[in-house]
Amino acid sequence: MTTMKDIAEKAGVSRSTVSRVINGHDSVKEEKRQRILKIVKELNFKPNKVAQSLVSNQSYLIGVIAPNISNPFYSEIIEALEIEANNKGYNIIVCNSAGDIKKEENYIDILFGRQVDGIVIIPSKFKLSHYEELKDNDIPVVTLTKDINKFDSVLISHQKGGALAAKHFMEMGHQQFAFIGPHPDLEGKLKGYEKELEKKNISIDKKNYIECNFSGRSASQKVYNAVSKYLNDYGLKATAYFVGNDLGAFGAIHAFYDAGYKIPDDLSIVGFDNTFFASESRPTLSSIAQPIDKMVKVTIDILLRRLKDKDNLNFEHKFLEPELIVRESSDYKIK
Amino acid sequence: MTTMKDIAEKAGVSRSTVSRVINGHDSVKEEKRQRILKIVKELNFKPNKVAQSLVSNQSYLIGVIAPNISNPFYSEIIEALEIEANNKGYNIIVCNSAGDIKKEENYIDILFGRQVDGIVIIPSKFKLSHYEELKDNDIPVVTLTKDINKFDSVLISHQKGGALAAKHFMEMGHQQFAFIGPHPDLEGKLKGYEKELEKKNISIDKKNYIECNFSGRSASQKVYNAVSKYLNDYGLKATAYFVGNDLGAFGAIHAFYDAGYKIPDDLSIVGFDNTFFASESRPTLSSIAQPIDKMVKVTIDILLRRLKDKDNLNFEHKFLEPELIVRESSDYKIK
DNA sequence: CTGAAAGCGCTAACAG
DNA sequence: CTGTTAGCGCTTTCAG
Repeated sequence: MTTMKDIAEKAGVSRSTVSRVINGHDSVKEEKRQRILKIVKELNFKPNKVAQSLVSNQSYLIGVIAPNISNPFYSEIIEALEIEANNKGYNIIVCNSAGDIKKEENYIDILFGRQVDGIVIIPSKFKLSHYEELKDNDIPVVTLTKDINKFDSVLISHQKGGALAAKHFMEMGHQQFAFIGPHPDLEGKLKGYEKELEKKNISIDKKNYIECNFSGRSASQKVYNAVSKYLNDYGLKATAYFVGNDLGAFGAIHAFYDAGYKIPDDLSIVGFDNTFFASESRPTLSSIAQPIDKMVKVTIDILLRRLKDKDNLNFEHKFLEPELIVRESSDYKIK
Repeated sequence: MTTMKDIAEKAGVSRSTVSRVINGHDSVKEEKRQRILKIVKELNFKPNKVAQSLVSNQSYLIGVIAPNISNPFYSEIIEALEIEANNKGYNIIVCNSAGDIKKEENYIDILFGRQVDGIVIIPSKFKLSHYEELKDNDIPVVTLTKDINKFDSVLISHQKGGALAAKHFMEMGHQQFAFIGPHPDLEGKLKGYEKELEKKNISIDKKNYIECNFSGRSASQKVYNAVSKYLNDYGLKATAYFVGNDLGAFGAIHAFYDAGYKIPDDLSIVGFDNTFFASESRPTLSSIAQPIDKMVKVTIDILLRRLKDKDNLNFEHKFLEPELIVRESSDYKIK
């Protein structure tokens, strides 16, 4: 491996001078600068970032911890994070927590050890366990998509998302409403949905809370089973179904179809996250969109700002606006 | 930040001794070992991996370059890579090349500079440009999903994939065959498809080569347009449609439906890659599966093996077996 | 069993 | 404008 020493020797200068040229410091005679640059190119020299990090105490590395890289919602976030980080001169280390808090903690440790400049974590749960106490470290951590008290957080208002779904359904003339998702939904999607309905004095019939855990890759299958059971037990007791995420919504769509119902003629569905398959499925899926690019920009922004201002303890809790994207699955006006 | 020096001072020993304990070297008196371990825990000390890398010349970092992180096929690969790498004590730096060769090169440079122990690249094109010459570096590079001469490569036989599709269609009684995808398909999917048909003296009618570029996120839309145009120009001239990837297949499904055709009653479709949405779409999509977990295991295996045996110049070109997964979109026997 | 010393590749004062 | 020096945090001989 070519090092600065090699360059220095070949050019007959000191390592400092090479360093100056590499880092674009001004004070180097043009003649020398050219000579050095030429040799750098010849020997295909790339400064050793590890050594640079050690001395500068900056790794230009951001750790990203997500529950599940292959989930389209998360992979879109990771893609956006990579692009944004790269724009600012950073690379990202991606870690898959598999929704396991122990793994999250373990990765946080690893990333601290690697001296990353910051960590973006998409938490699986509503806490980061003992890390909430352990804020004496000087590596900034921002939580994405969930609000955690003692960290900077960037997310949408899930309540507003739920409200958007309710409003949309009511505008389309629906009378019976259902919710499919984990229950109680701590995140507020359900709460927002219910509150909006309450404004018109509508409440959700008990049967129409279709409880169903979304964790893991098999979310769709779980929803399929839950909805099939629901239809079997009660029949179709609502016309408006709000599902906690898109993947679950696809499972629901399958279950309704297989039971012989038509979408959106017999019932409407709205999902959550607006993953890119929402526009690829048949019928295309209405969904509450999270502004991923904006969220990611804000996240990186906060992270880099905190690097410059380590001991500011006022955590930011940025709430962005969700947006309803209407597609075929709910595009049906009830007369 | 707590360093070994802090631990050493507090324990009244030298840094070497702390190092020995941290790295589990035997020769340390049990009493001291315990004392040190206790302090390590108290001060929440994590050895600085950057410093370790610098001295050991091992970063335990693997660079991963993919065209498009959010594409489900790639994100599944990345997830598998992360898990496998993690099992072996490595972390991964993920880079998004956006299918741009210049960016690929740039990332390779960056990753070299970061002293990653190896690079896994899912190439966008069939070459890595000037890197083919530049093999004097000692960082192993393996190419995944594409075969590139001067690198270790891991991939399936695309020809066999194409043949599987053809065989399946013929078994289901089809007589007219079509191919949708980039043309000429250098990767061999089309070639394998054609060759298998030829065995039964079947050739593909010119009209039924629906040429269509798959690059970028809008693959589905592009296929939709191409197929719509095809139907408009010629009508349905085949009953068996083999599409170069799943995303494209979804676009085709939409186009056929919108033109009033039923799947699989009027025509059958087989996609490629078996991304997890193949089982979520409606109809569910038959697809040629790439054995991602196996591919990833082999990839990491080769990479780590090469670390121990740097100057072996016999590149491995591992071809794994594709597998046909039959689902609704082609589950229709023609009488 | 343990400490001292040298050094990984680079940067940053400090002289000159 | 440029070289010398010290040092980032850690590991690894080499003595003892």
